[in-house]
This record gives sequence, C-alpha cells and structure tokens, in this order.
Amino acid sequence: MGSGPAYQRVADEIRAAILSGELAQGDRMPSLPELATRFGVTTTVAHNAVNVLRGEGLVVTRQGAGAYVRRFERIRRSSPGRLARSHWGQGRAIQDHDTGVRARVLGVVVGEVPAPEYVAAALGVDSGTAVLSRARRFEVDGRPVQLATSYLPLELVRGTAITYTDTGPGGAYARLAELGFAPVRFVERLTDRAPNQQEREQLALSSGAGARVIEITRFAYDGSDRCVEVTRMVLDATAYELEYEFLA
Amino acid sequence: MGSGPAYQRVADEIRAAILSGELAQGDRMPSLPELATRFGVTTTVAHNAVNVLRGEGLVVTRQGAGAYVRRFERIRRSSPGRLARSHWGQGRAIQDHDTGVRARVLGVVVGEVPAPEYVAAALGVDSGTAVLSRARRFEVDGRPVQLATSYLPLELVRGTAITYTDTGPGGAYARLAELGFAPVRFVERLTDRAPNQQEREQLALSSGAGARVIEITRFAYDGSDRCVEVTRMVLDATAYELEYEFLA
DNA sequence: GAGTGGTCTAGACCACTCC
DNA sequence: GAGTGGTCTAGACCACTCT
Repeated sequence: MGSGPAYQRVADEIRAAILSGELAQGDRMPSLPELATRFGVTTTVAHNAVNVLRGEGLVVTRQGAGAYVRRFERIRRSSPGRLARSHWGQGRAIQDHDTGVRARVLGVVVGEVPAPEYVAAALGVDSGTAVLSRARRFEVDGRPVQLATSYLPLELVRGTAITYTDTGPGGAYARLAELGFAPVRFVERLTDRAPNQQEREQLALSSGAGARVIEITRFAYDGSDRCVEVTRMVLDATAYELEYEFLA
Repeated sequence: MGSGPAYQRVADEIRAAILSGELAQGDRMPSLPELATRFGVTTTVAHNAVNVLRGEGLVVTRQGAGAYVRRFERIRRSSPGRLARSHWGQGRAIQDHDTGVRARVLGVVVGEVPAPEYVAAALGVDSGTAVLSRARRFEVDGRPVQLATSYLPLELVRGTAITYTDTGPGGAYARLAELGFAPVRFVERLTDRAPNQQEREQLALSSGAGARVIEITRFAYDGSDRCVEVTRMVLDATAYELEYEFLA
C-alpha cells in the first residue's frame, strides 16, 4: 500500500478507476459503506476519500441519492475570439463561441443598482452612482457553470435595447456599437478563490472545502479608451478551460 | 447562530476575524483544542473549520508548529505586458514584471527529454523526439508559488545560451530573437485543478482536499507562425491574480 | 422504510516542532 | 516532553432520495 494516509490511498485507487474508464462518466459510485468494507476502513475515511475526489471535480455527490462520476468535458472559453467584433457583429451571442448550442442563459435580471466601488472607479463615476446592471446565469447541459453581472453607464444605455431582458442579435456589444461605443479593447482579471454561500447554491457546488470558482472581472473600452462596460463573472473552476491569445 | 453545520459556523467566525483584521496577517491561530473549547465543539470539528479556511487560502498550517493567518498579497501576472518585447528586449527577466524584486528563480534544470505529446504536437515533431527542457521554480518572499517547464526544439537552440542554466540578459526570448525566431504571438490555456503529490510537495501545499493549482500551457509563435516554445506552468491558485489585455 | 451522503462525538495515536 | 496539527475508529443522528 502507499505510505500516505488511508483516505489518500482510497482516493488514489478510485481516481485510477475513473481515469482508466473502469468507472465510466455518469456511473454511480459504490456507497460509502461499500467503499469502507472494500478498503478496510471506516465510512468516515471513505467519506474523506470521496471528498478529495469531489474537490478535484471528478465526482459529484447528491445527498440521499449517491455519488456519481462526473461527466467531464471542460468548456473552452477563448479570448479574444469570443469577443471579436467579427463574432458578435454577425448577430451571434458571445457564449455561442464557447459552448456551442449546449448553453442556455437563464434568469436575466436587468435593473439599476448603485455602482460597486471597482465598477465606479472604472466607469469614472462616483461610488454608489446608479448604473445599469444585467445579471444572468449560464447553464450547459442543464448544469449551472457561470454567473455574470454586467454594469454599464446609465447615460449610455438609457432607452436602448440594452435595458431589455433580450438585447437582440449580437447582444449588448452590438447595441453599444450602434451607439458609437463599440468595445475594442478588453482587460480581464482572474482570481481563483473559494465560492461564498450564494455562489455555492447558484452554481450547485458542494459545501465543505474543495469547491473553487474563478472570478473574472472584465473591463471593456471603446475607441477613445473610455470604459463602457464592467462585467464580473464567477465560473465553476472545474467546468472551464480558458484560452487567451495575444501578441507580444 | 447560523443554521448550517457547526464547522461552517466556526469557519465563518474565524474568517470574519481575519477579514476584519482582528486576526492580523502572520498571526498564530488558536490551537485546535482552544478553538474546540471556545466554540463548544470537538477538535475534529475545529479541524474541519480550519480545513475550510486553508482551502480558501486564508490560513496556512505547519504540522507540529501551528496554524497561521496567511500573509496575503496576490502576485499580479500581466499579459501581454510581461511578454512584450519592450520588456525582455531591455534585458529584464519576465518574472520581474509580475513580482518586482521579491521573486527568485530556483532549481533551474536544463536537459534533453522526450517531448510530451502536447509539446510534440505543437512543435511539429514526433512524440518522444528529444527536445530541450528548462525546468525551474519561482519563489516570492521565500514561498514557492510556481513551477515551470519550457520545451524548445533542439535544432533551434543547440549550442546557444538557452541550453545554459543562465540564459543571459532578457532570458530565452532574447536569445530566440537573436537567432531570428523572436516570439510574437502567444496562446495560453488555463485550467484549475487539484495538484498531484509532487506539485503539493514542491509548492508546499497542504494535503487533503482544498488545495488548487492553475495549470497554464503557453505556446509561443515566431513571425512565420512557427511554434518555437511550449511552457507548462503550475501556479499556486491562491497566490496569483492573472491579467490579460487584448483587442477585439 | 431502506439506503444514502453529511455531520458529529469522544476518544486515540502518530509525526512533527520547539511556541 | 509538551504541545500541535493530521489521521483514524466506532459508533451516532440527521436530511434527503427513491438508485
């Protein structure tokens, strides 16, 4: 046996079974008592082992229903390809570029909110000034994978389709372009962190240690280098592969 | 008190104490028995709570020595700024851009290795063909934060300073430029995942669930769109903030 | 109701550091 | 040697699903 802790050894063996295909994607895992018996440990140790795998994104658990091998196919999110004008200029939604037809946008909520500090600083308004907020959630194959909230200056978008739930073909960027504020430069800042409770619920992440999200804050600038939009996204860290292309 | 599990409530209170500054960065945490007594739980539950915070990167533990509030200052890693020719063209190392003078490069190991599949595919050689490998480790303030291994085609770099431990001013990219293969375009792919055992050791990450790394694979292309270098980096996920800038 | 995952107790032993 | 974090046992109860 490995010299490490028992729960690591158990996790190692299960992981190997998953990666070798012995346990296929979507398969139900043996129950905790079964694992305990098979590996000669207590159910607590078996639980620890499953926890490790859950943290790695290999296993998802549903209380009362069982543990399952995760259907594993990361979504590739490509930048700047997904934000290129050639893309949304053709009337397609940005997330189409990442996820094909499997993606759905849910729970779009549009409203006016006081600008958070980092938004106010970027948009050049006083902190707390009302800005347009567009919140939504992305699901792929019925699984929530991303939360996103965009903030735009009210004087730019008032009375336009950007204030509607459905912004029309090409999305908000196409509307900004029609207004003469087409975004041409982007800055994205990424941090990897633990989700808060609300994010755990909305992204259906398990509690306990291990679950991670990637927080992306994007700043969009128009041709005169004015920041016209700030978007904060929270991604299920195990659901994505991010790609960036740039010139030296 | 909160309706959730006890270990979450304990973690919540400690987290609040850290974020409010009541527990300062670098402070020693109360011991597990102390926490257990204070919150009326067992040491096991106190341990679970500390585990949660460890996973969030707020606390670091040293077996036998205690648990400490992490000194927390994420390293900002900016692209393409850090890879711009204007930077390494002046003879500065790339990591200077991210971390200032606090960074150190350790354990540089140069050698010839069979190309991993993803490297061979990018460099346009057969899988297993010998390529130059440059492995190294980055430390900031004495703490290991990143592992990196670069792969370059042997026929490009044989007999050049790139095969030395010290590649000279401006690093490998400056040498590639002198050879007429200056990298001008980059693609970086990022995934969040759990570290393997070797990575846990080299990055001084705790075992158990919770620790995460960001794996970045970078492909560097020269002016004729030939891939001249592949670099795989493994970052302590809680140590970095990544920034990307690009045009639509 | 039976089975499942999630949490918890009240101990125990080990490896490690040196407060 | 005392104190610490890390692991583990052998139970228990709860919330949940329905395999």
